[in-house]
Amino acid sequence: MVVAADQKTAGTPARILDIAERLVQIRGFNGFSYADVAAELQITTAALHYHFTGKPQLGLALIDRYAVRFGAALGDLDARCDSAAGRLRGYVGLYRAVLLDGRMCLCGMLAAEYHTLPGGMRDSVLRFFDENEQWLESVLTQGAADHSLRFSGSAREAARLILASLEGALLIARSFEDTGRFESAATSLLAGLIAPAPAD
Amino acid sequence: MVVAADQKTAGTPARILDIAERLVQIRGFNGFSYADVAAELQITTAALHYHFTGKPQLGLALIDRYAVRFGAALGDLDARCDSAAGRLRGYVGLYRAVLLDGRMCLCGMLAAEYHTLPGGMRDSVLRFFDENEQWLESVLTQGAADHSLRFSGSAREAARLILASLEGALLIARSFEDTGRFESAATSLLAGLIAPAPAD
DNA sequence: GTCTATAGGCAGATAGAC
DNA sequence: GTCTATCTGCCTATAGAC
Repeated sequence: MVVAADQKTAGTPARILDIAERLVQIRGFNGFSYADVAAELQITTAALHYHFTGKPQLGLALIDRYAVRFGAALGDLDARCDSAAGRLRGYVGLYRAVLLDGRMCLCGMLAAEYHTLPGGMRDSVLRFFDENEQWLESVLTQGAADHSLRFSGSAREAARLILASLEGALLIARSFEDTGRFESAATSLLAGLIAPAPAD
Repeated sequence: MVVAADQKTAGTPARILDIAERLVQIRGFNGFSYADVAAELQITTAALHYHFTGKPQLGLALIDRYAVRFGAALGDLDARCDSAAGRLRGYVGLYRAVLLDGRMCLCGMLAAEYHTLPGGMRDSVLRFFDENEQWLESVLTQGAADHSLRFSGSAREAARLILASLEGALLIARSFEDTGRFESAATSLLAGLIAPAPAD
């Protein structure tokens, strides 16, 4: 999700995080090793341990950076979109970008592996979902006010549906390598939420 | 998902599958080992290899059995529900049962690990999702005809939203150990699909 | 900061006895 | 069918030189 990482001018810790992030999003936290990252960076695993004491610490740094980057993207949407409907479309776009990169949402992936994760990582994963839900809830509340969105039930319920739909659509569409499956779900989701004509 | 497994009268292969299935649904295919299954069954890993040559073969057997059981549950819904809306509610109930057991959908879990899976398992995972999508599409088409369901866009698009929503809701709610998050998403989903008053 | 070398553990898997 | 014994490989991690 979110703005591109991978700048070749970054320092070693950032490059480690870039590589590890991609590996986790594609193979999972239990599906990559220090050796994988080291090989790609062309250093040894011992050097990796200098920057990140252990895999749990690396994992924690991964989520923290991802959450910050994601929060910034949500801030951008707040600033750049005029309507709640526009923000929601932008939010869907964040997930689309992840899929086009052949990845799963970092925290969606970690949610699958939740019960094998170090304790510290678990808390950070939950916090990520909570922050998303809260942002969506506020967008939905705005949308009800500016009449760009409509939904039955509470804003919180609708927020949870949006979050679940996009994580699930990413999960499935990525396996099929079929962006069409993502677009179908997203279209259907937005069709039920975005008001027909007036505002946008 | 689906009807309970775990009958203590079953033969060794079935008991292996029961234990492995639960472990995969909770910890993932890369998060459990032959040793875990062997310990729980109180046999050795060598005995396990007698019944299932290797982990890929065990994984394949796991998905196949799961898909058969799931297909039977869908057949039950077809037989026991009078309306498309009823079938859809029953479908949501299949996912709810998985969550109440503290598990993830087997194939949803494997979808997260997709890119680390043996080739044969991948195909079976995709087939599972295809079968679900097709069943949902036919239910939605029935629902449009008997007026128990309403949706904008095609039945296929709506089917993909339903599948993605429920897999995603399961993924997230299970991490929080909060059935409320699942119910919120499910309620919001069904509210948008089930027609107000008449049929059911 | 990065290296070589190595420890210690656990993984999946096999041979051969019973 | 299940066992003991064992192999090979990969994993995370550390000590100590440069």
